[in-house]
Amino acid sequence: MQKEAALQTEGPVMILAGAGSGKTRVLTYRIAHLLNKGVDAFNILSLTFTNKAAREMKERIAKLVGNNEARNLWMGTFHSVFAKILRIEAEKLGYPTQFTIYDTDDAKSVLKSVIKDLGLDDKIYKPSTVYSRISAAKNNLLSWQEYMNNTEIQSDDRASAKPRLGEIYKLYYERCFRSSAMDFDDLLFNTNILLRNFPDVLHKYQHKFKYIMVDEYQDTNFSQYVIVKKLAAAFENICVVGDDAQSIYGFRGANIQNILNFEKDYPELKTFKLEQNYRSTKVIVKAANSVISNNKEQFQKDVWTQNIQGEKIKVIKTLTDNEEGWSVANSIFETKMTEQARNKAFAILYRTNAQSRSLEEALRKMSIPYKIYGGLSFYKRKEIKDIIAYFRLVINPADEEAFKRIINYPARGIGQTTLEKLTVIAEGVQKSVWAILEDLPHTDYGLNAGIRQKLWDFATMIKSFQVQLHTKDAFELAGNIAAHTGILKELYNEKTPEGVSRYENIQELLNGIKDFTENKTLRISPPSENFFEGEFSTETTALKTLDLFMEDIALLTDADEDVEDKDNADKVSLMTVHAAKGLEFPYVYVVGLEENLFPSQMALNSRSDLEEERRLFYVAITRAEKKLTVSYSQSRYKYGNLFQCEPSRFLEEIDEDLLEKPQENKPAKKVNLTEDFPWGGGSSFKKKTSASTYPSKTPTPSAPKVIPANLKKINTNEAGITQNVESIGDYVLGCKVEHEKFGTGEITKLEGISPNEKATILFEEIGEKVLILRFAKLRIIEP
DNA sequence: GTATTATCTAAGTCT
DNA sequence: TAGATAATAC
Repeated sequence: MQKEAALQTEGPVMILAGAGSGKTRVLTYRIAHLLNKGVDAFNILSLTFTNKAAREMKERIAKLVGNNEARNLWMGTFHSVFAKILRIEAEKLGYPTQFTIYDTDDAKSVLKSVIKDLGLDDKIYKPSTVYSRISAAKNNLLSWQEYMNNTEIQSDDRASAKPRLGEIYKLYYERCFRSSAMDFDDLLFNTNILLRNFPDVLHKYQHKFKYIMVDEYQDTNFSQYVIVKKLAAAFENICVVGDDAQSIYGFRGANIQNILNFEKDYPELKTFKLEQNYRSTKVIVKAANSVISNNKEQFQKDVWTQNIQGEKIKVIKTLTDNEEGWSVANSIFETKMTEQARNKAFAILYRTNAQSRSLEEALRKMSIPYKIYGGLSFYKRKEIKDIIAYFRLVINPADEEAFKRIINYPARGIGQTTLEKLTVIAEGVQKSVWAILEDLPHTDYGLNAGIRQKLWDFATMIKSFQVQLHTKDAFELAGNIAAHTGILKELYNEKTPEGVSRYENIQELLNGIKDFTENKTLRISPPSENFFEGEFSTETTALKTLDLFMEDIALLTDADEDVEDKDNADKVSLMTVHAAKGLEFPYVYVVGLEENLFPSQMALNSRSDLEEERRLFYVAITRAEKKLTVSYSQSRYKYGNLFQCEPSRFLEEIDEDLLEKPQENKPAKKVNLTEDFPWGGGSSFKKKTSASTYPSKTPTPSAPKVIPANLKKINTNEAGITQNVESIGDYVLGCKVEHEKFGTGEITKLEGISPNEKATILFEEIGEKVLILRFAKLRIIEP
C-alpha cells in the first residue's frame, strides 16, 4: 500500500495513515520518485508540520537522489513557506519586504494598548481572549470589515458582553499594518488576499508548484485549506496525508472537516489507507485502539500490527507529583540497566509544560541527562528578546513593539511619560513613532530640549546600525549592536547568577549568528535568489546579513530547537504531547494521567473538546515502540497549593488485560525518603509544608488530607495560630542584631513556621519592625 | 526618572 | 508559584 501511494504521483491523492504506518516514508519516496522521473525539484512544494520535519525529510531524500536535487525542493511549514513568498510579493499588499513577524507576546502587547486607548476594561476584554477571537476570525478568512458586518458574530459578541471586539480587531489590524508587522495568522490570511486579488501572482505560483504535498493534513485550518486548494487548481497534483485520530490542534482552528471537503473537491480522488503499524507492539496498538474507540466522531479505520505482543502497559500510582518524578526516574534507571538502553531511547510526555519540574529534579538527582523541548525557549528569554528587538528595529524602524521594548533599555532617561507623549504625537499625525524621531531636527513637537537630545541620540545610534545592515555581515553587526547599545556591559556588570547566565545567553546568540554567517546551518528552503531559476535573481551578494538571519529565526518552533545539541547528545527527552507529534521512542512515559489535567479541566465542557483530549492521549500512546508506562499522582502542587487528584478517565478506557496495575497498599516504588518527599524525613517537611501552603480553595479541616495530623502540633496550636518561641536557630529573645538599613535593635518576639519565621525587633533608630528572618540578613551582635 | 517593594492575578496545547 | 503591575521611596 505504501508503494502504491508513492507511485500515484498524478492527480489528487489522499493518504489516510494510521499512527506508525510509515507516512513519512511514503512522502519521502514519493518525492524521490518524482525527482527520478525527471520532475524539477523547483516545481515541488511540500508542506510539513515543523521545520524540523522538513529538514529531516530533505536529508532522507538527499540520501536517495543526491544533495544537489534535494536542495532545491521547496519544503517547510505553511507559515515559513508563505512568509517567504509574502516577502517577495509584499509590496503588492502595501507592506515592505522587511516586514516584521509579531509573535504572540507582541500581538498581545499591541492589543493591550488598543484596549486601553479605546477606554475599555482589560478585565472584560482580556488580551489573550481577544487575541484568540481575532485569530479565529483570520483563520476563517474574515477581515475586520466582514467581522463587523457579520450578524451572527455580532450577536455572539453582544451575548458575551464584548460588543466592541470588532473595533478592537480594526484598530489592531491598522496598528500592525502601520508597524509593518504581520502576526502568525496574517501570514496565512495575507497569502490568501494575495492569491485572491492578484490573478497573475496566483497563476505564477500555480505553475511553479506543479506538485504539492501536505503532511499532517488533519491539522490544517480553513485558511490553509483555501491556499492549498487555490495553488493546486491548475494541475491538481495534490497529495495530502493525514490521520483524523491524530487531530490535536482544534484550538488553533484545525478542522477535520478539511478531509471531508477534500473528497468533495476532487471527485476523481484516489484514496489510500495505511493501516498496518510498523512501530509499536501489539499491546500498544490495541491500547490505542481501545482508547480512540470511545470517540464518536471518527473515520472507519483498523490499525493493526504484525509486531510482537510486547510487555503490558505499566501503571505507576504515587502519592505526590514529586514521588511521580522519582518513580519515573527510577524506572528509567532500571530499564537502562536491564535492557541496556540508551538515554535517548526514552521520552517523558506530559500535558502541560509546568509538569516538567518534578521530573527534571528527579532526573537531575539521579544523574540522568535529559533535554526539555518547549517551555521557555531560547528566543523567548528576556535578554534575547531585548537584543533581538534592536535587530528588529534596525531592519524595520516602523516596528513599534520593538521600539517600546528598547527605547529605554538599557536605561537612557526616556521614561513612560515621554513614551506616552510620543505615542500621542504619532497618533495625531498618523505616523510611526520612529518617524517622529526622524522629524526632531525640524520640529520640536512641544518636547523639551533635554528629551529631544536623548531621543535624537537614540535615533542616531539606530541609524548608524541601519547603515551597516547591508555592508556588514550579521555577526559583525550583531556584535556592534550588543556592544554599542551597552547591553553587554549592562549584563556583564550584573554579578548575580541570573545576570551571568543572561550574559552567556547573549554570547550564545552571537555564536549562533556566527555559525549562520559562516553558513554552517542548513537552510530549509532554497535561497530566494534562485527561487525562480534566475527569473528574480537579485545581485547575488554572498554577504549573510542580519535581516536574513532574522527571517530564519522568526518562525522557529519548539521542535526545531535542537540546534544547540549539535553532538546529537544521548539524553532523555521531555516534552508535551503536542510537541511529540510525529516522533517515536522505544520507551515512553506518559505522566500526570489525572482528571482535570489530562483531560484538561478546560476540555470537560464540550464533547468535541474532550474528544480532542482523547486524540491527544492516542497520540501519546502511539509514540511508544517497545514499552509504554503511564503514571498518575494522588496529589499535586498547582500554583503553590496542594490539590487532590483523581485518576484520569482515559486509564479506564484501556482494556484491563493490557495493563499492569500497581498493587494497592504498597508504595509503588522505593524512593529516596529524605529529600523531596515532604513527610519522609523528620525535618525536611518544613521546606514544603507550612500553614500558608495549605490549599486555599478548600476549607482547612478537610484540605490537608495528605499532610499527617501530627505535623500540625509542631508549629501551630490547635486553633492553627502560630506560637511564639524562645529561639529560632541562633536567634534568641533579647539578643541584639544589626540590619543593614535599620541599624541595631533588640529581638522582642519570635514566631512563625519554617520557612517564614518572623522576628519582631525594636530598632534604636526607627522603632519596632517585624521581619522575616529568611530575608532580613541580620547580623547577631550580642547573643 | 529610576529602583525597590508590595500586591495582584493567572493558571493549556503552538505557528 | 511566578510574572506583571502598581505603589513607594529616593
